[in-house]
Amino acid sequence: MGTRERRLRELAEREQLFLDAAREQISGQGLLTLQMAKVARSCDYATGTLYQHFSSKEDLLLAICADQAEKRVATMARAAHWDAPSRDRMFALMVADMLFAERHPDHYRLTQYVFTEAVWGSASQRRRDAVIEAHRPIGDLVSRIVSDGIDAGDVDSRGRYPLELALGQYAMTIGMHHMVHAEGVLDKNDIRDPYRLLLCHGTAQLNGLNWQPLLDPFDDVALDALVSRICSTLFDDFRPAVAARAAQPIEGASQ
Amino acid sequence: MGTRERRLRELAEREQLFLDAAREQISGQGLLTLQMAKVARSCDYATGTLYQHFSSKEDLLLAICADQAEKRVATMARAAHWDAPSRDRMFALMVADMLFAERHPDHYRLTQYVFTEAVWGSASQRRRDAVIEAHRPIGDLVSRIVSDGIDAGDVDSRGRYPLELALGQYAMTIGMHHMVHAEGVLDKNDIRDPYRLLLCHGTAQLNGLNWQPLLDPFDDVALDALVSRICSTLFDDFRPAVAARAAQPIEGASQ
DNA sequence: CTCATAAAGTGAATCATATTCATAATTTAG
DNA sequence: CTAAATTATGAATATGATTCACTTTATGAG
Repeated sequence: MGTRERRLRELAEREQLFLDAAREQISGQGLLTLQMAKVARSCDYATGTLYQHFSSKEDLLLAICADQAEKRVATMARAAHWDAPSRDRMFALMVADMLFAERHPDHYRLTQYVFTEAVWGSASQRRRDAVIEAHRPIGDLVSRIVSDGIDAGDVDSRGRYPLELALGQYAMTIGMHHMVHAEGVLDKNDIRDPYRLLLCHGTAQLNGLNWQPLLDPFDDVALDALVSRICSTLFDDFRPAVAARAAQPIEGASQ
Repeated sequence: MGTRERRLRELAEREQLFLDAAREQISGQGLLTLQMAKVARSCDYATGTLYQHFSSKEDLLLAICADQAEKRVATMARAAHWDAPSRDRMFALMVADMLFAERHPDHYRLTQYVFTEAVWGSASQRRRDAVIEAHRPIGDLVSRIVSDGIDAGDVDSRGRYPLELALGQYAMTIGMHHMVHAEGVLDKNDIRDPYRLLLCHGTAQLNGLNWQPLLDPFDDVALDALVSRICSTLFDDFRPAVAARAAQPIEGASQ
């Protein structure tokens, strides 16, 4: 008999019921005023029942986060356009993600909040893993696009690598803020600010530029000197490096 | 006698004392566990005294936010490099901001949190204004760089506008996430997601591209169709538009 | 059909904290 | 020195998360 299956389905349904109710309450009132009792009551359940599904408020927030991330990923995956010119692939994802944001503005607020809090929080490892897993496909999409590299046609007649692509990837990577947070912050429970992660994970390494030396801590005086140096030399250092990379055959290009 | 002045200074000192203590507690324990009583006690004051300076926990968070923003702004202003080539100006700010993030990782977590919550919150208008004011110089820096436009030398021999700059501005604008939040979300108390704001405020308008029509809500089917359309036509539409703009004399260029 | 057991549900009680307020201590001005 | 103003206090109150001893419901064997 399918008793076990039915049970599991009912469990998932009840859980979804709570998730939707909580999300609705957040949309209307904000995160600060989200009350566990209200969520339970709006589903015609007692407080205790809610706690049988989610061990804490934080747990509930993480669950909403993972739930929403799945929808976001689906939207982006649909828009991936692998057969488009290479420079458009990245843009397609960016636009799709932007449009998703239009329709689900709460997702971003919530994700920001949860990622911020979960670093110190006490949510179960199971929930953390769920959030990370739900976001991973976004990272995979971006990684694939970036590692696919540049079509031969994108190098101009003088053989120069189009810097526009590098900068576009940079923009894309920053747009992937939340994904990076999920993998970098939640996963390793290692607090590193978004900029560092973005640079390390998304842009610098992928473009063959090693920014690592710039990322060590230093004092105010050194900061000024370093910024000066970077500003005067960055582009000159940058162009040859990417040009050299572009001149080599790139595995997986124009899939 | 300077009694009034001394009073004000002492008030500011006490306030700073609380701010530092709170920030320290946040760094160690996280935002969720920030306790008003602990902050007060760690400064050898009673709870009630803390409430004479900050009307609520949210108020305290906003105050920390504004305090930190001032330091961030100072770092960026120092790095503005107005005499550098136009394409490097933007980059200088980005790098400076990144380096600031390295040294003050808590600032970003806190800012994110506060911006997220303050939308619905009940903090005093005075505190909101303080946060907005503290961030405004960042907006001014970026605006100036963007509106200064492109040096004549940045248009290539065929008169094409370098798309790299447009994309770079895009990246920069996304990097200015928090500034946009402060002005757009807190100020107008109008919740619009970061992507929309970024596009409207930073990129699209400034580059003479009108994305507005893309930003209305629509359903899933339309999403797919739209993304398709955008991906296939965006770059073709984009290039002529910016080329036309670049062909015109630009006020304030190359200062 | 009936009972034993397990699973799901309950909500009053507990606990942790933000916030308030009546009162006390301190400072200032005359 | 004294009244008024300012600042500080911390016990009392309020809110809302979380727990738990108990009730109700569902399941499955005999």
